[in-house]
Amino acid sequence: MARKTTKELILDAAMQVFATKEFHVATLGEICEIAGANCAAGNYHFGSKEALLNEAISHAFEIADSRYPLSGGVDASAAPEDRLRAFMAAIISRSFDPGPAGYFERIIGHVLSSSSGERDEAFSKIREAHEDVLLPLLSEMIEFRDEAQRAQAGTAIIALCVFQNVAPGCREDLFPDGPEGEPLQHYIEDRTRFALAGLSAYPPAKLPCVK
Amino acid sequence: MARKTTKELILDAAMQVFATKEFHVATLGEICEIAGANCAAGNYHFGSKEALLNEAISHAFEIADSRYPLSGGVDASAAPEDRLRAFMAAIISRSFDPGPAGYFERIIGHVLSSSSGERDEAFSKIREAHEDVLLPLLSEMIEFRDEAQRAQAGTAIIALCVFQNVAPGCREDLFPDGPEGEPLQHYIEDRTRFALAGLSAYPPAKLPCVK
DNA sequence: TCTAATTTCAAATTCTCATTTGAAATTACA
DNA sequence: TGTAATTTCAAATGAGAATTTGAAATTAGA
Repeated sequence: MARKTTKELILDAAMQVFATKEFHVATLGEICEIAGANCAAGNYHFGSKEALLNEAISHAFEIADSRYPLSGGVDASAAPEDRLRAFMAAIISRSFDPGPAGYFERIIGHVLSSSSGERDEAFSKIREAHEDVLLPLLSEMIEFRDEAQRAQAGTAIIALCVFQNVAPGCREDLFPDGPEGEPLQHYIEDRTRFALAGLSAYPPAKLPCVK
Repeated sequence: MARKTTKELILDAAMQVFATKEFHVATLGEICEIAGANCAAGNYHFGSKEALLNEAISHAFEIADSRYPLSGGVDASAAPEDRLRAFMAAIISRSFDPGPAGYFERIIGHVLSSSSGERDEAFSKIREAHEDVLLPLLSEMIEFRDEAQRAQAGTAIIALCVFQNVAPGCREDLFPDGPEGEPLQHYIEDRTRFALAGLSAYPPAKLPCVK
């Protein structure tokens, strides 16, 4: 593997910094310093800090999605419960991955929380996952009163998966001894069971295959 | 009621603005403009932007807590399920109150998400609610494997109550037609049922009164 | 009413960045 | 190797805000 270009080094550093800090707190200076580059290099290669963030989001998404696809390796014909479990496990696993595969969810956490409607492009990726994957899945499991109720159930699932990204202050509470290995597996297990049990509070869908 | 002082007007405006925008996006200029005061007035009365935020948090807390106490008016001797329901209903009701009683949760939402360890004072209030109210309540209901598992269950409950404050982008999804009246009541009902059902995934506590 | 303290105000002042600039260095490639 | 394009760099430049300043206005108390 050839030595990384300055542009790549800056993108890596940007993902790392934007995963840690809110947009206005992160500085190009810090990013370029980590990348070992001159502070003008960020703008030279990406045009602006804003554009750099967008690139960082896109790149981080590719890494996260290939390492932890939302299907979780579970077949589309599997039971909806199993697919939901895999979906949640993928998002949670991403969130606690200390390496580049963890950047996307954490960057999005910061972006989500300071969003004021713009940055639609960045959201399209999660909106897609939400509307194309999660909501239909929920419909398979539950007979919702209306669209609003389904959307609310959807945000409940998402909240259970990503709260620590969006409220980073609670990360330490979750894993006093660090989120490696077994504790994380326990956590994923508990969260998905919690979510599935929570969903059982809604009336189950009349399954077409029931005789 | 006497005409409000400039200091009070600025504090009101600060709560309002900090409830809407992240700290670094909010400006003293905007706050003072809303307050109808000179832009130097903020620093004159509060010392710094940072100090103003702290005052705003404290004041917003008083308003929210007196309007929607976390007991929800439910007696401490009531069943833990009922107390938990009231606790959640209080936090959710605060979060969607469009007036001053809604400022606290929304300000905290922004602060939580950009926290990097400091602002401990601001957190003491919620940490108190979390550690003194919620966690013991959970212990009454559930036999947890260990402290970590209880803490994780606690954050699940909190996540279900405050996610929209910490990820304001999802507010619109929750209530396509606005969060007034009946839709909000339905929502609170659904969320608390979801939470209680979710908790049922943990082993129930051996109640001392069971014979 | 007079005086001292408090409060307001507009105009600096400072600080922190993002962004630009232009020259120097490096690279690509013919 | 020579030339043009690309990339790096240090040093401006500029913008946006917080904070400070000092004079003017107001208020409170004797």
